Amino acid sequence: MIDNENSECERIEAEGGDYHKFLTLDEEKRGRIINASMKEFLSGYKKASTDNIVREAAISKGLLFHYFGTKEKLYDFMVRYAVETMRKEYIDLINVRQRDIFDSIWQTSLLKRDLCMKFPSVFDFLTGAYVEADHEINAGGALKDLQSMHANLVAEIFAHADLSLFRDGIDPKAAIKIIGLTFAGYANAKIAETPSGKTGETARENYDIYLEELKEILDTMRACFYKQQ
Amino acid sequence: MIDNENSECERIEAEGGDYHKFLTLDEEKRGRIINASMKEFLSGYKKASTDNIVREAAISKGLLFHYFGTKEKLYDFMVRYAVETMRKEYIDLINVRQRDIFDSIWQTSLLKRDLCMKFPSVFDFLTGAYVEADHEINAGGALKDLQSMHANLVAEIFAHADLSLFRDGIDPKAAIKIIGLTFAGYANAKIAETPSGKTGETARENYDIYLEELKEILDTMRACFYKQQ
DNA sequence: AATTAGTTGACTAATCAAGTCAACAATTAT
DNA sequence: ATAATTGTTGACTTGATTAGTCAACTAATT
Repeated sequence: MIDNENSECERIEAEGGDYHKFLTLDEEKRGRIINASMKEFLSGYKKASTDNIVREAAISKGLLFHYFGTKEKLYDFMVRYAVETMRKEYIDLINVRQRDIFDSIWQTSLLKRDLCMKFPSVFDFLTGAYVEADHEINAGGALKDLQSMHANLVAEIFAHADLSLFRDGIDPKAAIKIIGLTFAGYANAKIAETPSGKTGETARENYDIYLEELKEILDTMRACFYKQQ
Repeated sequence: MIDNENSECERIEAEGGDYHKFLTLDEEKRGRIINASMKEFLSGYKKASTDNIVREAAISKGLLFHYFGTKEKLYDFMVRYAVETMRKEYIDLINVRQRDIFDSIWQTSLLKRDLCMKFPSVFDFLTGAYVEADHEINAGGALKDLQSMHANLVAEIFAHADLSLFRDGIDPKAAIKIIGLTFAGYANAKIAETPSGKTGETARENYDIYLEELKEILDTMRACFYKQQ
């Protein structure tokens, strides 16, 4: 736990920013600030208001600037933190050595749920950070790192996938495209649908309903795409 | 053409707002203002800035307020106009009496493309307008009307779909769910991907590349879900 | 009791918001 | 050609909001 915390600090504080004060905060408060910030930064750096962030996080204005100094550093931290969290709690945990790609998808969905329980806005925040062009914070290239990690992940999953499981009539490549589309779309749509404020028990229940629906879809697709034996 | 214009005015101006000055504008300028407004209102009524709108539309501040009076009326108009446009140029044009639901999807995709060429932000603007809760403009219930029209449309398409085309092993209802997910996800993702500024020839070409990709997916799915003969 | 660390929110100076208006430009009517 | 009307501008006003500060308060530590 302590070790974990330290390595996280090192990665995020690598160049310039000193986020030590913030990182040694108790988890609950830290989480509140992270969630509030990511939620507010969803529609761009410029449009985000630090007043909204402190209101949502239920802390004082001074404290936010005590931790981060400037709005830019706050955003920089959020990018780094989101990328680092994605890596540690999502990408690194995925077992790419699976023959059935539906198993891979199911697994990633579970991890996605767990991550969204902690930080409801990570995914949207990061996709927002990609498209943003009106500011020049590059957060030490963290976004590009994540992008290549993700590309690598997808490639590995597909490399390990057993294509002989597919029906003889259909092109596995085309099928995989469809499968990817369906689940990416589904996961995003449904996860975005849940009110991002909640992190309690009700949110968990909501996600689990979605996951059951997802499992159904998964089974149907298996029946459609795989040859029956 | 004149008749068309008039009926449009009637529907939109129904209660209160006088948008005559704006509606009798030449199409090019009107389109610029509509696109700029919808784009700016994407991330909410409050966060939208009239200064950004006039800059994007390349008109003066005074002119915008000459046409619409207030920001609220501008937003009200945009909601009404977007809904009316969706009805006239999308929902009403869809032929629901088709037996192959892939044909229905293909058809809606073509219409969607045409609509997005004219108003790149209609779909996103309207979905944004749904979730917005921080203002109380209901635009004469136009949004609810659209919602029910859309629900009705989907229901009719599914009612006319020939379920006997599906493979014997799989549940048509579950399959339709997947099909809907895939295409809704695909269309939105890809259409959103195109830079919404462009409305020229390049944008058209981009869309058509997507449509070809879509056609491939469509054929693959037909092969997967329908029984072969 | 004294020192330190954590936390507050009223405050500032600058910017940005919606909305106005006197003045200019382009049409149309006389 | 002139007058009257309509279309259009952008500098301006007033008030809200912005990022960021700081003296003062509380809680923990020495």
